[in-house]
Amino acid sequence: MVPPAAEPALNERAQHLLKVLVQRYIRDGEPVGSRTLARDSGLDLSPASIRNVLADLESLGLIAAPHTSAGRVPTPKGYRFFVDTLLTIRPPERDAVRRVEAGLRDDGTPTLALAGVASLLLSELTQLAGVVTVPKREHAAWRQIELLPLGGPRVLAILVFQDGEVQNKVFELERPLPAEALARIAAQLNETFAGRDLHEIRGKLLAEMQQARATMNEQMLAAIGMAERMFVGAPGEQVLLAGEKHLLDFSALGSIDKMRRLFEAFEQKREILGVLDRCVAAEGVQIFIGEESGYRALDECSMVTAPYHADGRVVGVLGVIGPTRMAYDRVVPIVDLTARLMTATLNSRR
Amino acid sequence: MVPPAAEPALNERAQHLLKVLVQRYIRDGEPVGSRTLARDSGLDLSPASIRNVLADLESLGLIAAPHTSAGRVPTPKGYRFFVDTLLTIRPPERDAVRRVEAGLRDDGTPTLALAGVASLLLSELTQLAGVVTVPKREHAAWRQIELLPLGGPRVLAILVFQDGEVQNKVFELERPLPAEALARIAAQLNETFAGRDLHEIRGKLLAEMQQARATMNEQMLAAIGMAERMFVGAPGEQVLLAGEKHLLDFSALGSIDKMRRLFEAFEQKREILGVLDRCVAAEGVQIFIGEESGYRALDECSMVTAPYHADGRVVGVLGVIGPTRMAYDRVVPIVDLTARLMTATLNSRR
DNA sequence: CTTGGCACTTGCGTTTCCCGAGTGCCAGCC
DNA sequence: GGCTGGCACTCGGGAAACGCAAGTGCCAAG
Repeated sequence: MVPPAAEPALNERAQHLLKVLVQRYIRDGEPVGSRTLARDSGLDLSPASIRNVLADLESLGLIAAPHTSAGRVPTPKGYRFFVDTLLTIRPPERDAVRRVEAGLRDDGTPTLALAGVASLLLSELTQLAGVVTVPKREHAAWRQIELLPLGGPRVLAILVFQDGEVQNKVFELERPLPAEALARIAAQLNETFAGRDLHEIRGKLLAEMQQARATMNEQMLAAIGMAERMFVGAPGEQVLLAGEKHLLDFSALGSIDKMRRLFEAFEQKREILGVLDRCVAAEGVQIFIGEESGYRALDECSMVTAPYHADGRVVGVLGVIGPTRMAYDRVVPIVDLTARLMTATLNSRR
Repeated sequence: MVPPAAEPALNERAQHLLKVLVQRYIRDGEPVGSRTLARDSGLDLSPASIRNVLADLESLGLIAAPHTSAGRVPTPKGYRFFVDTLLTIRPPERDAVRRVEAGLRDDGTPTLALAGVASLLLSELTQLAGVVTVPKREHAAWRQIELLPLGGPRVLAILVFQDGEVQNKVFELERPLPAEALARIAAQLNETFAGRDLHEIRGKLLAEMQQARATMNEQMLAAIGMAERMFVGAPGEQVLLAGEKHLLDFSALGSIDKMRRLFEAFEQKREILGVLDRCVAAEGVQIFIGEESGYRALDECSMVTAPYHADGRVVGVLGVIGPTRMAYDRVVPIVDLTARLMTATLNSRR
């Protein structure tokens, strides 16, 4: 999943104990002591021996004791080691597979709505907060444009993309144009730019503008002017969220104030977007633990994410946000599966 | 705001004390005792006299004591009396007016987005959760329809309403139709139905179906078939929410569990819609207090709502949800203002 | 290297105690 | 008759005291 980094040398036994400890802590949420570990590790060692190992793990910074006489708890570094080299993921449950397949089947649902479904699925299946970035439309190929007069100087532009996604935009002209003129302009735009992506078009427009405007016919000029208005304020990348309520479960343990920060981060979505953007480049499932995100609000949270593709290009990222002690072995395959099926559905539309 | 109901006879003094008590409790959130009231009511009475009055108010069920030796707290009935006959609302703050005006200015924003802005405004100005029902499209007059082929049997239908709202729907045909055929069908639909509302159209379609199908030309048949698909699954009434995070503030006082129920209600939105539907008929600002909503989840909440109009018909309801002890005198005018401006903007589009 | 033993630490739940705020009622006063 | 001060009473909640259970580190012996 992630290339094995240069990790501190840990013998078999220490690794195994760390693994059991993390699993226990994830399951119960309570510090794990040597006694428990002696009983459940299957190693047939006395608590005292375990304590020695735990002392080593602690000095390596992989675990910590909340206070003198409590068990040990994994540190972020400990989680990191756990997910990087100790984690054994199980295949996703039958039921989960079925539900994701049903939800993400290609039935003409627009991409935006599809992303919404994905975020809901993630949230429900993992009982965490689901999060999906909506693809930027800038690199999506454009199939067709329609321009409709809306009474007065108002015009409705309808952009249809190759994948069936539709965007509308209403704007005003200086002077009203009759429907036929609009139709002509639309035809011209279609002819000139169909099949290109918005990014490309913007460049091309600029180039044409550079050329002497005089050489262009009026219609072309009108078309360009219109196209410009159409593109400004096109909704950029955004984040869809679902199931924030699941965060209530574990945040209740922490302070109300921490929870408030979290909810604010969810409302702003910018910080989250920042984290997500960083894993666009990566292949497959990525895991962010605690402060690794660099944002205070996500301090005691982990994110499990995976990019999804369309036309061989990464167009978005999806995943979940939850407490650091989430059940990674269950969550990782679900995120992976969702990303795969999302990719499949988007590509089936060519 | 609300017709003065037949209220229990309360002399001037009792009313005044109740008013001060409710205001105090709204401000501080703590039970109010006779001593405080004696000091701040401006009545120049001793605590003992106040206690007598309070005892009366309690026996009328307007206030209650959380326990023997705490001050008094308004009951839902007390709040009801307060908002019905004691509440003095102040005009909305200058700043609030400015912001609502700026946010709801008619600049071609689609109705849905406008509703979103309204809910955000409500949430920010009141520091409560904002809520806006999105108008059903069934009664909106339909201006124009476009049909575009999307490759294969897929068709994109674009419905444009009189107010500039646009809806898209993708569906599949049994067999692909060429663009020209689609255009002809669209033209036919436009000619037959433009200016009617969806409700009307559905009725008309049924009527035509009743007539001998044989007498219709093939094109008309195709048009009807298409129209049917277009209308199924049209998004019904929905609720937009913003600022749920503000609920964290006061729910923190109650149990975490109560808060969870609240958030679930917010996610489901159905219960809230139920309450909102009930005040469609009413004129002006309405206030729901506590259990009056009939829904457990909204137990300790109040809703302040007001309907907004388009074309002289109520098309939606907006308002806020917050703790029963919200600052009604500040909230009511804000909700009122927002509803008025929303109405104004929708009507400016004719 | 492992283990049992042991003294020590510490959070947490219980119990106890005390205090302050507020009440209801009563008798006296205007 | 209504208002007031006085007084005994009741709670809730915070502080202190206490014991308990869990867990640790260290050491000496196997």
